[in-house]
Amino acid sequence: MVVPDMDEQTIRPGRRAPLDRERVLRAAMAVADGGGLADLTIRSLAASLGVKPMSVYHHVAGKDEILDGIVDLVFAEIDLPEPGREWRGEMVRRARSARAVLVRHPWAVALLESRTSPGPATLRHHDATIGTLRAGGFPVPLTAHAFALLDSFIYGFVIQEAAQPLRAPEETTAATEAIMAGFAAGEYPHLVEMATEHILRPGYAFGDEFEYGLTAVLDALAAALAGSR
Amino acid sequence: MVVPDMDEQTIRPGRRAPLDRERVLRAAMAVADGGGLADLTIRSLAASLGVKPMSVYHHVAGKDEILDGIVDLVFAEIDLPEPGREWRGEMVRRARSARAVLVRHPWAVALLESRTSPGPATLRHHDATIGTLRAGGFPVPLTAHAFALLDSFIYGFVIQEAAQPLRAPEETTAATEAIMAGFAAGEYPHLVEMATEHILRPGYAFGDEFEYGLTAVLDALAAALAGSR
DNA sequence: CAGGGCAACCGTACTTAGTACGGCCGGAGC
DNA sequence: GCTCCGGCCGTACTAAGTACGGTTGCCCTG
Repeated sequence: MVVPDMDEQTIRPGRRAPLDRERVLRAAMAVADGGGLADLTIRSLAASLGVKPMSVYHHVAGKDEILDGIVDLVFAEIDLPEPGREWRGEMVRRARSARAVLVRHPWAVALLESRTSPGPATLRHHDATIGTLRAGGFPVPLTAHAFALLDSFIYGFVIQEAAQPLRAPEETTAATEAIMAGFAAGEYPHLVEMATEHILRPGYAFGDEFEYGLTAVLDALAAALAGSR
Repeated sequence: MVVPDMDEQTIRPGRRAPLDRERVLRAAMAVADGGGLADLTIRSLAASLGVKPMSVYHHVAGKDEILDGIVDLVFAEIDLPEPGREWRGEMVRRARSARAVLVRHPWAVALLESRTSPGPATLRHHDATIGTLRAGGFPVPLTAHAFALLDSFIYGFVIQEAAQPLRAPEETTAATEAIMAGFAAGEYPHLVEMATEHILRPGYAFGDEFEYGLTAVLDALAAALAGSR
């Protein structure tokens, strides 16, 4: 029975709204958006909530649950396709939205791979996507193909976008220069050609490849759908 | 000046081959293969080399360099396409090889996103791929499209394969059952249809979607190539 | 209005990582 | 033999996740 020593701010701070799982996850997302996944620690999260580390554990079971949770929050941001509306347009809208969301939360892609327990928003998203394809006339097996192909393209594209060593003009310099140095030796001739004649030209943006790929994929699916009738 | 206290095994162990960067990276890969990225720590790595933690630092600058290094080792395992040979066959070979390698080293996909300084094997791989497309008659811009599309598909597919919550028969159970429980409520009707009528049927393997998607992508590129002539 | 119960929050401390810093040691050359 | 050096390691500091056991204010209940 220690003497309480009741000191400052035990009662002081003017009634902060109590935490809950929702607020914890939103704060976690904000921290990750601000400084990347590496900056998201229980301690930094607690600090951003104006609370001590262990308090967080009253609302989530552990860091893994936080990671699962914010992945689901990310999926919740992606536009849902609507079954019944023209499938191709819905898939384009969904794909663009997904890319935009994943670019906005670049840490999410890394988590996609490691999380195997989808949350409700994720399931709802998948359900709507599958439903839209089915309503658009896709037989079940072709729907599975389409779903796998579209998501592969979307996720893979975002990964590459996030890892791009050769970016647009400015920021590129640092890494690019270093790489280009090794190029001088004459190894990687095709890479050099591609870089100098295309990628490093003003006006080129890797992101533009998204629409090209998306169109190609959707064309392939449309053809498959037509052939399945 | 502490009394040396020279104890056991200071001189004992019969001349172990000295470490070098190569051996360190190979050991790191082996550790990651065995227990995942989380198991790869400087300490576990040192232990697997029969050495103390700080010794590792004489051969690599830090953990980041190790991560960059093993990603490059992974790329080195992927079959190189050969410029001059028929492009489509080479792309199929490359894609299958890449998928096999990434499935063999599942941790690599997570690293793809975070590493932005490609190593020599990675550059060589990209160079060969671009070279094969160019030699196959692809104009520079179309080569960029093809490269982005193919790699997006490959990486994205592997991500999904790694994260599959709904897998084949056995292991599925745990996660699947839990999810299916929530399904009973009648939410996610399309997901239920897809699962029960297709994915959970014997004979279905998500991995099979790879060939479908690859064919679709290559068909689209072949058509684009034909159209560019 | 006193007392009890509970949910929210926190103090402390243990464990595991990465890694800075400064040795020690045994073989190569003088 | 002596010196130098490269490879290796002992020690220790910092950061992070989290177990455990309080403490406290608020809301009932009587």
